[in-house]
Amino acid sequence: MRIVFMGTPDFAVPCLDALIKDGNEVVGVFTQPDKPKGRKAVLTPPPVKERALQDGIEVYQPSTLKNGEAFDVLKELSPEMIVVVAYGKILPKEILDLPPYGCVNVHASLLPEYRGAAPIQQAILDGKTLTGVTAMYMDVGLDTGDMLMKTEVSIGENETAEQLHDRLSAAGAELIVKVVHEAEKGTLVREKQDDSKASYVGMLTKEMSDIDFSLSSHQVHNKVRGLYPWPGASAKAKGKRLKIHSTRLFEGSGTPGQVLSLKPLVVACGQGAVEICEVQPEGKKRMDAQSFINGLRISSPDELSFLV
RNA sequence: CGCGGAGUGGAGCAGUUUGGUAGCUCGUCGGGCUCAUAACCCGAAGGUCGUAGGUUCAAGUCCUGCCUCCGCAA
Repeated sequence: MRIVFMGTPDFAVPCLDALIKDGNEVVGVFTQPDKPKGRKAVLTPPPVKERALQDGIEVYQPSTLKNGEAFDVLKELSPEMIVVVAYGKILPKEILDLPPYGCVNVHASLLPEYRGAAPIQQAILDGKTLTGVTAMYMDVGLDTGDMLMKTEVSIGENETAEQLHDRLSAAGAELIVKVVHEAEKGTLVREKQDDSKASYVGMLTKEMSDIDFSLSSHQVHNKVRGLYPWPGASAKAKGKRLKIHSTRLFEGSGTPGQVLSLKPLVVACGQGAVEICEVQPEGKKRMDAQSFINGLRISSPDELSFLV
């Protein structure tokens, strides 16, 4: 299949990789422009660009698709199908209608649930035990097109968004290859999304990092693993912000935010308690909770507490 | 020049203000106690104090340059 691939972050890389290795003719890759990254604001190319360049595939990084230039480029490339995975831009209708096999998108949820920007994290935040990836034809709406194939993926009790992200990404890669094969055979079946069951998730922000210990231990735990590694969950203790990288559900109860024990480090929630396993104080590297306690020079749980 | 924190045995920290014997909580190793232990007791090893230079009788501590790590903001 003659394909143009559109994608940007790590999530999209396995899909591109799989399409290439499957022997498809990837004639061009669209990705977001290089962006400043990190403290030093170094201009960094998106992961998809780096992968594309490995195989010498032509890379296009338009700031917009709406002015017709992108359309002209695509017309020239004349792909049979456009595959879009976490590209981060809306495709205008003229582009959607261009390739004979259509524009296919891989989305990291079981649609119609979790349309939008952060489906992986939201599934964990909601305490779901099952999610997946969905391949669909794109239409003008946001993740509203007709579905083609799905792969279900279970979510582990302590699984982080990062781990789930990687597994969904791999599942998406297998899925898109299958979809291309089916498309070539003409055996794809489209299924309409049930809009009444649809839900949308917005982008993650730093504001959601604060942990509210008055919530249940499950909700706290879900927030920690669902927002890992970005934007991360954090609490306040000793007047300073403390990132909390990982937790485990733990037996115990007390007033929310109260430290129940130092070894292991257990904090009471509105219902139940969580063990805090890995933390990162402001200006410090990440460390296990025991190291954090060692450096505090305290011996009693009463000398430490978390703001709710 | 966006704001800020930090580099001290293997880990996390104190000590720097007021220069003068390398400290704390752990870990590791050896021994003891115990039915047993991640618990407790005794003992030991392990540190060019990020790096280069400067001041000084004397620098982890004071001065200057450099490197590295991290939080916030983008």
